[in-house]
Amino acid sequence: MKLSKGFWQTFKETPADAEIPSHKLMIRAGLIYKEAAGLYAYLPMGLRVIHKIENIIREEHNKADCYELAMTVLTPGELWHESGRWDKMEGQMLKIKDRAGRELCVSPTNEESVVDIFRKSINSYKQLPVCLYQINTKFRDEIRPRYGVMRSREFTMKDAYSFHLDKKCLDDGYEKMFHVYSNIWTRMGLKFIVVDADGGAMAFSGAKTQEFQVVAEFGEDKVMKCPECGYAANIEAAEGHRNLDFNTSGDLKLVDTPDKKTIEEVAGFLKVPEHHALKSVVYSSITGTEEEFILAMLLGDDELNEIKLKSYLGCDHLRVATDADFKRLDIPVGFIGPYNLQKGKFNVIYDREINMDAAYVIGGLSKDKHYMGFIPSRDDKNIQTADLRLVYEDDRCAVCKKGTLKEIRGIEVGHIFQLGDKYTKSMNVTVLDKNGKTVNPIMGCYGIGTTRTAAAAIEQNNDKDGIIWPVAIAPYDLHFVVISKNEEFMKMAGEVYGELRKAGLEVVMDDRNVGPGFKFKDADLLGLPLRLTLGERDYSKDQNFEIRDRRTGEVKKMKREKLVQEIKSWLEQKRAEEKKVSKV
RNA sequence: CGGAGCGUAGCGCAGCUUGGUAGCGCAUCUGCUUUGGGAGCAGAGGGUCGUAGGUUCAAAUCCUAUCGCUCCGACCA
Repeated sequence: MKLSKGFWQTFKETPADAEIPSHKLMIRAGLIYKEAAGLYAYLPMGLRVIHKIENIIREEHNKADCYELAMTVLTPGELWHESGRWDKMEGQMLKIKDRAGRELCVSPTNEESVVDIFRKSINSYKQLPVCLYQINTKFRDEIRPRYGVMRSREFTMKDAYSFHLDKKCLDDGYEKMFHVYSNIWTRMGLKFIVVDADGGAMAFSGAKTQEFQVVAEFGEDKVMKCPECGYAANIEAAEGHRNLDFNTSGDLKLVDTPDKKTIEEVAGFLKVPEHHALKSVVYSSITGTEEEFILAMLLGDDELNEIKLKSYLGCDHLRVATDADFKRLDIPVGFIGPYNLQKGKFNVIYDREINMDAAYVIGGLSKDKHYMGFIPSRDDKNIQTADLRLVYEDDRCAVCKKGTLKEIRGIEVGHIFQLGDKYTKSMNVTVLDKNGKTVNPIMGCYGIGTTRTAAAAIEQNNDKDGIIWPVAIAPYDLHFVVISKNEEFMKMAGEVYGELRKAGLEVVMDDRNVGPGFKFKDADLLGLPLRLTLGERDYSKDQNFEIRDRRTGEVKKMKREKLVQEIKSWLEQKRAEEKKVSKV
């Protein structure tokens, strides 16, 4: 592209609504244009990046015998009713009606569609396993879109779906996709970490699922990693333990705690450490039309991990109890506790970090009263425990029990799931096995945020001057800056541009009639891997061109004849180095 | 949806408190000069001050409603 004629506009000033580096830089470097909240257009320069990412994804999937297809973006409501997700995805899904009043949705994901295609096409175990994928636009009516294309409402995603006869086959397929995914971000030169995750609305709880997180300071996700054994998990799913002292004796007695409601106040007033008190958190869990109140018990200074609670309960929705709920239940806020709690009113669950044989301070169930010396194993007949707490940095690793967890921030660019028979059962998909018996095949599903990957790449590769693209996904290979007004000289530059392109290099040539500083600033902002400079002043001295590495600042001077070869080998070398960054 | 804030030229902002000619920087266009880190001079174009009501002789400014945008929480690739 010659900039004098190309469609590319940069901005000197940071847009007011951008918060994180990738968003600012994508706008400033003219890669995207904001249409509305969470809706971005990809401008020509930005779209090239998306295409490069998509092509890498395509190549790696094709290599692993996955087959690309294109499903529709608008999908019929009846499919979603069939799987039961029409209501479950409420809020996230954009629903519309056509002129005949038929329900449709703008697909947020495509399990239903792919299952529908599969069941009409495959009938025998002989045709399994099979993996289908597509790269297309998804729409999710995000509650709060933010950070530019990082969390937008419309975005492109690669989604793959595999079908298997049995668990062993699913395990193999999942393993294969794990490697496909690892290869993808390794090729892009991005530093990533694979972590255990929570399945969310996608799968049954407890199914195997992992996220691929690109490591970034401004990542939305927190990830916990054990440096000793390598255990890594999203904080939503992470398990850890604390090292605490306990008080194992004490009589149960009711004490006055006037106006002391929070754990901090109560523990301070009674002069006990906060972890010698139990925090009672009330939630309402909703499944279908059924509602149940949950009393979650935690160590006083722990926090509830709602995601763990939700997947433990397996409910559709979970919400914090409101003042109206407390009124209805007739219990005083701030003084709730499990002792003598009216049966049937609550499902009481103790966090497993609580020592059942230790004495704790708990709410007294009446205003300004707390119990001291509550020992769960002695004072509660019906104990149910689960892992409910949010882990903290420096918790002891739950796997090796030796290391302490360290927090890393990341951007979730990929997620792989074992779905099991969730959709094949609800949508009545069957194949015949070896014995001619009808069975439900089982599924895996695998997603990659392609547009988000572009943003993540920038988060990980930028400096004060702009973006530093990894070679594999840079919109072009080379930024060719020409500094001259001399017509003869410009003609030679044009010839060089032709030679480079003929050799297969992707070149942006800055032949605009603006100052050299302006061109250099734009080149740094866009951040192509190499910059080639041809200036009348320097060239007239020694007939040399200058190549500069955007990342390292390294400069080489050379004659015209050597350009193509030098640039190609430099790019190859960079590509190889960037691949080494990969997994942490 | 809950809490906070912002809507004035393509972008970044001032003006609003105390009502009285709509401004600055960047960008854009023209001319001349200029070419190794966002050039200089001279000139030009571009705004129903988000929208709709109201108060007033007079509203960007005060009041009401509404729409949009951003930030903090729950959702997720």
